[in-house]
Amino acid sequence: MENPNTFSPSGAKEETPSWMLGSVAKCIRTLKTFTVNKPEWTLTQLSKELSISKSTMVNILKTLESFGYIQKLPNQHYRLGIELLELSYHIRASLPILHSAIPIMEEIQRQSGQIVYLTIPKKGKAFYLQSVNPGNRNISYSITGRCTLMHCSCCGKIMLSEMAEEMVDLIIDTYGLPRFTTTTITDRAALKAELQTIRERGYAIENCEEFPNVKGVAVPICSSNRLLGSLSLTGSVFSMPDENMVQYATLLANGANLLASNEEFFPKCDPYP
Amino acid sequence: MENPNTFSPSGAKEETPSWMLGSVAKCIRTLKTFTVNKPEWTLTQLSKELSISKSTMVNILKTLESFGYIQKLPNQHYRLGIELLELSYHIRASLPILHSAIPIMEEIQRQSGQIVYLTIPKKGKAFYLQSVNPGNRNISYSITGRCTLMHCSCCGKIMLSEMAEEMVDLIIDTYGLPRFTTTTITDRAALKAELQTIRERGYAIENCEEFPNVKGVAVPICSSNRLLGSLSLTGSVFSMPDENMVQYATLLANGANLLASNEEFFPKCDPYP
DNA sequence: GAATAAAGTTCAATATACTTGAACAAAAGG
DNA sequence: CCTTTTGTTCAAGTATATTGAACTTTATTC
Repeated sequence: MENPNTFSPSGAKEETPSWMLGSVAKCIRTLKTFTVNKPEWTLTQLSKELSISKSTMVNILKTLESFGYIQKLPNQHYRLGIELLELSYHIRASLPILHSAIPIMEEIQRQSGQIVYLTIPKKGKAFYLQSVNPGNRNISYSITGRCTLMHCSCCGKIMLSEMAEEMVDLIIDTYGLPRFTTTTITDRAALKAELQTIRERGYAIENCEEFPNVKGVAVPICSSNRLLGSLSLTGSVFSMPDENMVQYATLLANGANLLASNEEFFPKCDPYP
Repeated sequence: MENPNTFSPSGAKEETPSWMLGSVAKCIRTLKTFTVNKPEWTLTQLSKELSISKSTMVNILKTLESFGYIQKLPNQHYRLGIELLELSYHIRASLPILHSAIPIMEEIQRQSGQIVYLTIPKKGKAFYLQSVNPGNRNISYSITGRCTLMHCSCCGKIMLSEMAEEMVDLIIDTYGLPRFTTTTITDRAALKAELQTIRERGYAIENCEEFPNVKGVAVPICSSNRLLGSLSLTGSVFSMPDENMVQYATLLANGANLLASNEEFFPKCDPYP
């Protein structure tokens, strides 16, 4: 995404580039409005939320519906359509990093007995690419595509620990430090101290900071000083005594080392907000 | 999707409706061009494939890239971008039918020991909504969003067996009966005879017709004579002797019965081509 | 390594496709 | 039943997407 517009006056305020297709942008903004927390919207709600006139909104919704990207329920509410799932299948099945990562993750899973995750930094959050679950537990919901805040997860904290301080500050300024459990770090100074500890130790520990009773360990995946992502594992507090942590971290670090040579296979996206 | 255009002359040939946003349609056609079989495209390839001028194609790609729906590789090739995964996560996590289906599928999984699938008919193909895998095997790749032909899979054949004959013919005319293994049914009359057998038996059997050494059983999910989808399970030939089939079918039928009352939770899409 | 071909990028002009508000229809709510 | 809210339609005008030609970069050939 080179220079937006060559003729923009020096200090101009964010002129939309000439190649930007406005109606497409509106459609994508519309799709992104549907989330886990609010999966159903009415025409008027969407129109107000996105500041798009109702007549335009109808065109957007009808177009997206005709392609199956949105479905209209009998009660006039809209939802995301399953055609998007087909699209996502084609990405997942063709994501080159997974072919390298999954066997490595499965081996770590076997040796640790815990759930193993591959995450990358995306817009200042930790983005889950893949999980490998223990055989003895049926975990049918897939985590791929989930995005979590960095301050409360081991995969996120290890990424923060590899970033420049100004970027850490930018991320905190953008998302804040919301509390999820009693152990969530909600203080900027405390978080920075934690990051220093992590740097010295070489791995990050999550102590029920996002979900109660869930502990975790994470290591960074770095290639020539560039942060590519993180390998991590989580489990219940009962299955993860502190004396196991070093062993887990070593397992993960070996895997991360193998993955670090696959820089070109990692999907590209903005790591910072 | 009501009447396309009120002013279209009587016998007019497929006039594009007035609400259709052309540039959005082009973007979606572009996204759909990226598949498992051909996940990377260059500008010129896309331009030729979709009959869109190169200059327009650049605008489409730059717009999609700016939203992370497409990524440009260093070698000037394009791929689907991971932002689509985030979108798909929000659909999956909010698909109401999964909340009802997964517990039922997990129970069938436990009792059968095989892999259990929930599929729905979509455009004359079988669309995989969810799988539940056995605990003793690590199957990390998710099947959600995969779409398979009906004539070679148990879930597809059970759906065909519930359709009107003219629809079966339409589907065969649209996709043909391509061969995948030595046992794939590639003859129209033979397929129709098989469908009759399935109707009398109440469940469909897949005998290594799509993949070698993979057998399967499927039952329909029907509510008030409307076909909603299918519950099925598959396993290796060694783990699925013929004498188990009736037991599997009974397990599945019980589950399908429970799901049939959830008609309103099934995602809506065109079952026929 | 020069020459040639192919692929990718940019731009200004043009036409068309998108947006808009107002007017209407259909539900929802009191 | 009336009022209010929400959804739908339409014609008009303008902003926006498309186009081809000119240009730059990358790849291929000899």
